[in-house]
Amino acid sequence: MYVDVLVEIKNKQIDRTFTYLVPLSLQDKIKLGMIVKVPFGSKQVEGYVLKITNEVANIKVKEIIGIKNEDINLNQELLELGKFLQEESLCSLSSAYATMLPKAIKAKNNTNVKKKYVTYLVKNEFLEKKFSKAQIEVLKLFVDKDKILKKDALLVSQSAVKTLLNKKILKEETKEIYRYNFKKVEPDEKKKLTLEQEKAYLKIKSYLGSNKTILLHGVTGSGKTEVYLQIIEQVINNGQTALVLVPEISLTPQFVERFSARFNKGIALLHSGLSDGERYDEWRRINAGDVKIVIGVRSAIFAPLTNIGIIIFDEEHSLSYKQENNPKYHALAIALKRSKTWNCPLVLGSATPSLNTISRALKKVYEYVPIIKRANGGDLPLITLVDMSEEMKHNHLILSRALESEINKCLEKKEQIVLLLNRRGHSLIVTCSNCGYTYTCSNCDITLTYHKNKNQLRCHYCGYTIYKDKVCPKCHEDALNYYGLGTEKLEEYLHKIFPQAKILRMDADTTQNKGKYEEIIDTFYKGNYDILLGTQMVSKGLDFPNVTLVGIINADNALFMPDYKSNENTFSLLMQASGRAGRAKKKGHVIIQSFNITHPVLQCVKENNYFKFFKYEMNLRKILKYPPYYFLVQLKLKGRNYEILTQEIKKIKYYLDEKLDNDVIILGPATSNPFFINNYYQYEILIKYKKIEPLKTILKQLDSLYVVKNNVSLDIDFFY
DNA sequence: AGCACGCCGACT
DNA sequence: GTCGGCGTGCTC
Repeated sequence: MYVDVLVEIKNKQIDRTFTYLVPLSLQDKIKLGMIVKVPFGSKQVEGYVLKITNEVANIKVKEIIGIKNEDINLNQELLELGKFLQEESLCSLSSAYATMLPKAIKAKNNTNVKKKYVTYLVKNEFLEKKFSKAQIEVLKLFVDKDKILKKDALLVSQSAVKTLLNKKILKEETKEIYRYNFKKVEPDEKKKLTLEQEKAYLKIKSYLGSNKTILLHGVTGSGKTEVYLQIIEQVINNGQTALVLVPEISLTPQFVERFSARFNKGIALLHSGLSDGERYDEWRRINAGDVKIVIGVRSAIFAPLTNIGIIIFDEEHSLSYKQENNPKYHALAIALKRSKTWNCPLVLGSATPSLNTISRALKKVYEYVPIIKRANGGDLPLITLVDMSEEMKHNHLILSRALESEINKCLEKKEQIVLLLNRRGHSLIVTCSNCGYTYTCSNCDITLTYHKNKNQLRCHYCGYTIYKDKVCPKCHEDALNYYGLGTEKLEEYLHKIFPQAKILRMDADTTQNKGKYEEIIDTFYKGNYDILLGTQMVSKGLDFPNVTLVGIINADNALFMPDYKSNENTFSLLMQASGRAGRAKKKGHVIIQSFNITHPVLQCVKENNYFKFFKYEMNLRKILKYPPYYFLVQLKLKGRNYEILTQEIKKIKYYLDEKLDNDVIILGPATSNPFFINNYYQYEILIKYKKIEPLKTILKQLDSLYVVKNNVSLDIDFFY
């Protein structure tokens, strides 16, 4: 018996299987998808069994050393899914499997995660006899149960437990326990659906058992979650399972509690806050078929769930579904594949669907299901645009007069306020007014952001951090000046002008520790604070009934990002943030500050008009040949040697020009922005195309070519 | 990724 | 004459 093993070595050159002989002792244990230890060259490595065969290999082969874990093997679907991911993102097969699996499961991991056990005591049959006082106390624990936790009994009397075990009156029973448990919550009653929700529910229900993709387009507060809950209930009643994807940011206790309250057991959670051990347990619970519902972030799309009856993609437009490091995949592509595999519907939910999704829905590729009213009948918030160039004349540089006075009113009425500023840190530039020195990163060609609480200057690209000097490091004058506004400076400013207010800041800096994010949301929810300020984090999916005012401090940050999607992202960010205001009965108010209040995107937000925005933006995309009219793929070439890199990028451009037809648009090469990152120079080429072939084949060729060249590296990124 | 092999310069 | 620089190529 032979097996083909994909050895886990991070190198595209050995991204293939090697044949090994299975020793007799392992022949009845070995299964497809298991992880085995094999000799490779002069050392031992781990790898995945991708094929089992009895054909005699015509090459010299070595023997397998052992099986890593006899209980764990990737099922056929996951093995295939890995190949699909490899093909989708042009990554190596071993990095595909590495991405799909939790750290403690995949080959070549260095974690020390073990199963966790708990010991119970069980009573044996025994004849009446005399017991000591301590023994009776121990036996009393069994009064209304047939087994008890050993550690509870030990608390009563260690020696009595020992004696009872010796006399075989009690016996031990050891069981594995899973590390992650839900908080116990009160059961939640099904809510009565509104007419629109009911219609949406029935529509989705009618597609159960088929692989239709459905866009559930519901305004913020339209009660999409209730529709999900009820359709999942239906799916579970049919004996199937549900896979629910959410952005990290909306995987809040609030959201999860609704699920656990409704379904009690059989839910697995997969998110970045889990420890390796917790993730290991959750994965094995799912793999063992003990789980009916998986709720998780991007990578949960690879959960080993079987018999899937529905896949739900909440906040479909969220950028978090695209992985930005290798393999660069979009969870939606995987979801579409799994929806086909299981012949189950895929529901995409959003208040502001991405242009790709909405245009597919309008072309009837996806089924379109709208909900246009808020579930509780509440009105949408009033949205005001404030012209900051006007405010500057009155010396209001950070908060406009309107926002300031509204905050004061809110504070008086004891209502809560959410403020969004899309920049973390304190000041964006620190520069010397005497000699003009500006702090810049030594690895990249960008300026450093000042973080006041730690007196540090940090590079946003490579993480380079230095402490700020008291005086200018170049001319030694006490003339350092701080420009630009970050969340930290905003917090400082708010404390100054609203000294009576309790203020909470939430950004990447204040949420670094595990559980901190939940904690901030929880304390704000309980009403212990008046103002929550933060980056994007404060805008998504949160439900604070007492928030009646939302302020966007600078809408222009998002609007002028160098990204073809910046309009789309701004629109959805602002709409989402606006949706935070007035979720309960109280009317909400949103104030958006900008230097460009006549910008069409802001006007559409003000009018709360998704389709007006859609028309405006689609027209631009058509003219500029961007998605959804064209697909995009970006090639990045980076290297330490400027001359070699410049030569190579020219060669690539030439190669593409030669091989590709003229219905494909090749832009560049252009220098990346920044050009110098983390001690590497970087060039980009952007390709706009309509048909993936023959482009994909050509890119594969290029990719394999640059695997061998180690002085430059090529990175291929399919945009969505 | 590692590690061996192998072909050229600098040296005890 | 030998030590060791790291370019190239292989690993079932």
